[in-house]
Amino acid sequence: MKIGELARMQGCTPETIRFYEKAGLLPAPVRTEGNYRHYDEEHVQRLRFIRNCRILDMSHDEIRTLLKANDETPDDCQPVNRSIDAHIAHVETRIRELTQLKTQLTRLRQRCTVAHEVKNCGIFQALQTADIPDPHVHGHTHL
Amino acid sequence: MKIGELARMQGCTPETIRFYEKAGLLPAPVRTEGNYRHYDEEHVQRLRFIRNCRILDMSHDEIRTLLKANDETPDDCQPVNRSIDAHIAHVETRIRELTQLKTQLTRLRQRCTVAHEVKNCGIFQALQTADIPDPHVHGHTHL
DNA sequence: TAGAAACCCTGAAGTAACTACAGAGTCAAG
DNA sequence: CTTGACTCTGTAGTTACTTCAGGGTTTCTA
Repeated sequence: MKIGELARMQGCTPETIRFYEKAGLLPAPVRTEGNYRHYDEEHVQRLRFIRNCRILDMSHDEIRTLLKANDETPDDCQPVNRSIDAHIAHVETRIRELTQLKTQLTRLRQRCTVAHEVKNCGIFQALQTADIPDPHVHGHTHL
Repeated sequence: MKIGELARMQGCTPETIRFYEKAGLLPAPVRTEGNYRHYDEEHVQRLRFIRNCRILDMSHDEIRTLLKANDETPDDCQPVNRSIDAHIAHVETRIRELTQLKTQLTRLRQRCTVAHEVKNCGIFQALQTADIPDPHVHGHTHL
């Protein structure tokens, strides 16, 4: 099948598929006489795998790890488990961060409940002081 | 003060400050004879405001909205409130998305609890099927 | 069978919010 | 007067794509 059909099947665009190829996630398919990419069932499977991982918010690095485990150590699924566990940990961390954040924002929001001048607004005053604690580390979770 | 001192005060790097200037968040300061940026108390305040907003995970666009409200309609803090409310909604949406995600990942993880061959691993099998529902829309929250 | 619409190709640039250089100039201390 | 710490500009890299320009190919229709 051609790239457009494959894209429609998996709910993405041809551009995304070409991008996965360049990123080394999807192997380059054979070309037709007119230089069109021609995909078979294996590509469909692989792309579905990748899209499922992306739906689960895994990074390309994480996906590469999974695919590598499949290709290189097909007799041991422990690396897969470790990868998934790590990803769950990322998600949990990010949820904690955002929950903290929401608490802070809600507290901030309560400093102003009526319309008045900006310079007297508790929100602005709070944002200009130095005592807003940084709840998260950023950069550890890719989410 | 020079850029390095300002950076240390606010817990960021000179590069970040120069970046904020280019992004139009921080006004360009006067220069010394040797072309060094020279900052005063107003810049300290403005940068602190920006850093606080970033700690609260606001986007540059959101911050620009807040600063504009301050500069252009200083007699009405309603736009500020609306902006903060919208941001809280973003955070809530992302928390819901990630919570959904965690449920799916945990369910996936339970399909494999012992070491064995990858090709028989329930995780891999699940990732290769088409029935993983997409829980989130992505692109609405910038988080 | 010709022409148009729909599809495909490559490569480059844009997105967000920075970080990390490279290569050069400035300033303070010893 | 030299060393080291600091600063300057401009460019490229990060993630996971999307968008665009400027082509070629295939397929449908008149």
